[in-house]
Amino acid sequence: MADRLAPVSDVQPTADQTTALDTASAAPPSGAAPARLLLIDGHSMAYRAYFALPVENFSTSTGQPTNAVYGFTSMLTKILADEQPTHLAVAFDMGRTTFRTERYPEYKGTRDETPQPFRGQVPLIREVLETMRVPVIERENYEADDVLATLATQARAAGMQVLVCSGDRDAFQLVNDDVTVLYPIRGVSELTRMTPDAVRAKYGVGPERYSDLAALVGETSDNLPGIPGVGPKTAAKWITAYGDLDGIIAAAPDIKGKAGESLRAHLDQVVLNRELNHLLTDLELPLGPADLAVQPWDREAMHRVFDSLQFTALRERLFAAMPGEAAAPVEAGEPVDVAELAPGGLGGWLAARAGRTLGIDVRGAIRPGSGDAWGLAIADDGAAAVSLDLTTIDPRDEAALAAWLADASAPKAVHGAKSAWHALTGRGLPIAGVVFDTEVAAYLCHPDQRSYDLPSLSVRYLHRELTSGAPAAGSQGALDLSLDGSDEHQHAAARAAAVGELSGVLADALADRGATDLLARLELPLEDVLAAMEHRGVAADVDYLRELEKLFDAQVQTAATEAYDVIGREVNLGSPKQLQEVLFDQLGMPKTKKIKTGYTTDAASLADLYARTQHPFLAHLLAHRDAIRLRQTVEGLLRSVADDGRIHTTFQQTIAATGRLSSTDPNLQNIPIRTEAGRQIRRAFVVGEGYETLLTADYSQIEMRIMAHLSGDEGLIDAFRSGEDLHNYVGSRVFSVPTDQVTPAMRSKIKAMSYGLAYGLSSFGLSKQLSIEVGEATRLMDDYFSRFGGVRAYLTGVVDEARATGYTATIMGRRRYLPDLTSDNRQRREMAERMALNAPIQGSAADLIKVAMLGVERELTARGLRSRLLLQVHDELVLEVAPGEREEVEAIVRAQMGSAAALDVPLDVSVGVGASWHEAGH
DNA sequence: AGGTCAACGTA
DNA sequence: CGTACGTTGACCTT
Repeated sequence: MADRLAPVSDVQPTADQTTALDTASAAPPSGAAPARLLLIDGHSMAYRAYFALPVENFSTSTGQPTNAVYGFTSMLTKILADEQPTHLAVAFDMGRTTFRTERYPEYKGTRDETPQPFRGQVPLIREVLETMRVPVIERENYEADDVLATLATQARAAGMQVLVCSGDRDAFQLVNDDVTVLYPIRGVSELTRMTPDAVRAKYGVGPERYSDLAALVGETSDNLPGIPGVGPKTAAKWITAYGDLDGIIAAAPDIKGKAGESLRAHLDQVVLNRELNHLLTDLELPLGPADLAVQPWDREAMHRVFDSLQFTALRERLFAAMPGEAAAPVEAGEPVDVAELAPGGLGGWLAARAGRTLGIDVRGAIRPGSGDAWGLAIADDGAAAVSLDLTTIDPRDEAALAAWLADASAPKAVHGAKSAWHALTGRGLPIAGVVFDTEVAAYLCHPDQRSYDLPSLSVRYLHRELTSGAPAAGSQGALDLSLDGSDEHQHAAARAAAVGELSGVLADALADRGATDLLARLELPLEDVLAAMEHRGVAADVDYLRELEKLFDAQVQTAATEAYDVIGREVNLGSPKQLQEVLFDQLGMPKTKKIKTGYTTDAASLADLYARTQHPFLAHLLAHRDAIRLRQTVEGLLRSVADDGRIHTTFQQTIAATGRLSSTDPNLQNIPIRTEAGRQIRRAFVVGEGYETLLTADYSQIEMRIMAHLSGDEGLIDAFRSGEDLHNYVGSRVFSVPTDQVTPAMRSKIKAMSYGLAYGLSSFGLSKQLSIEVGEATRLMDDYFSRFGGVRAYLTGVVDEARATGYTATIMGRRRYLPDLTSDNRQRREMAERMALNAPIQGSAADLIKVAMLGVERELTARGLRSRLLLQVHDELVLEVAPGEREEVEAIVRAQMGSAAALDVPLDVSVGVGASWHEAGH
């Protein structure tokens, strides 16, 4: 079945969605169903959530507790979905003192201080509400319940149906035919509807008498004592008998028995209770019920907030429950007309769109070196699209497609161009002319996110759901087996259209951030370089790797046996839990640093324990750790060797928030080098057949040089210009001795501090690392800064500026936004400050080597050399050099790396060559 | 099956 | 109480 194409679609959903939203946000027309107002006691519900959900299960990776935010938002989501309110507001208490505490200082006096982890979450809840455009109402001196009571009363008078969600039973007095209280039974997920009947069933009196009953019985949580010996039963009986509290008071002298006596003894308290538990319904408020219509959400802000809270599933649920959204057709969001082309018609279709940027979507396998593409959709900016099955494509169409794809002057927008490159190259369809990559563009806009998948970007920037078909080639290893069926084509076309449309929106966002060139001139061309590097792979010596595996395996066995002998039993040495048992219970060793699951057994602590106890078990355990990790690394590499005898890593371009690349599958950026045994592994990376040697080139002290440049510190700049050893030079200034009298101990201290500065190292941290007193570390840092004052000024300046602008920027203008710089939470704020210190330095270094890679690739191509880039390890490039090209390649690499940017300090590059990575290293 | 943690490798 | 990553096995939950 050739060229089966999807049918024409005429879905026009955008207008529908807008309509739905507008309807929801306006007051309902008269004669329609009555407006439904939802009023939430923010504080009491959040507080309930806080205690209902274990905080240890609800925190972000930065340590911010989120259990109250999660519970509150989850509760809100559920109510929105269940009740579909047309109007909505949340009330908060303001401070602890109110007119009630003035009247009765003991009011709520038994309550503990609100826990800090809870208080820190209230601003986050307000942030969530703000992005949802939910009015937050509060009034000094009054409680949230008074606000709710006032609004409920006003709303009822205006003919609205009212839901009051509160964890405070006092709200029951508001219940009537138009006002229902949603009261949490257990935690925050189960709410019971308190209607007049429900109140009567539970308390034996109607809601209008609930306050009387509560006054008699008391309310422990408010610290309002009731009448001793009088429970809800007796209270209800009296209310039924005497009508209301006034009736009871009037009849008090005649009430018999112990309860009667007790009542008479506590009349004052009862009257006070009644006065305090009465909710005010006549507060003056800035907003009335009519002002509380549900508003369209600030979706982009919500995504930002939910990203930072790391609520992925909850976000989906919340969007699904969005008011008005439910009315929109589910299939909405794919305004694409998929053209039915006659066989051979693609060339005409493309020609009719010559010069226009077309969005494309590639389906296929993206394994570097062995990719394949089997589906391709192309969409224009008018949402006309074609979707092609590449496995059955008409030869004329295939030729037209190949020509268009390879035409560098035919502009294309792609989501994940490097992945598309692998898939298409595998099918013999090289791609050129990519002028926009929505994935990379989104990354440049918000580099702190973990993924930039197309459906999320669609929701976020196009405000449109992208119904999921099979994933595009952008998702690693995705296999699409259901090529048949027009749905597949429709989805593919919708993705292509979304890519095209997103490229416009994101281009604007990039321009706002001054990052247009960063994408067009750096990241986009780099994708081709990276794709080629991944495609080439690096040759591996498999036989040698197998030998290493055997060697390390033998070491693992030996170490394990010896360890078992010492303790007289076999345990799983890889289990921290079992190790803790052996070390601290069986062997009774001193406790190490505390971690979540007990006490750490990390290498530093074990080494420390060994120094103190000399226990042989520790030595064997450490040897086992080393050997097992080396074996693991070798085994991982062996598994990664492809059929061509080479290892093809994937360089991720949109992961590291600083702008660095990362390497996965396998990670070739963390191959051991520090220990001799580890370095053996580098011997397995060898020059491939047909090539003469490997060449490595690395920047020396790139981050310190960038710090020198950015800070403009004359001392540090002179240090680099002098050509002397950096740490000796700095050490001589800090310790006031001649350069040749800087001892190795002094030098290593200086080295640690210099590097630490770029990470926001504290004197405490420095003292830890150097095993010196904090005072000495502080003095060391003071001495350093007294000689290199420009560095200190720069470091404080960079944080100040980031706080003011909201972001840091690298030499190439790459931004990282750090909203936590103004956080109330000290831990988060200080973390953000360290990120702000480091991001410009690490990020500028990343910029430089990317520029250098483009230059190297360009020169090698321009000169027709066969030598080629293989790997990048942050400040190092690894190349495979063709016979006879070594000198020229070295010159190119030195020149391109050295001139990647014009800094106030030279960019030194050291180069090594050899048959393996180990030998080429230095 | 899927997610998180501790541990540890790199720059 | 030092930044940026990725991978692994153990452990726990679904």
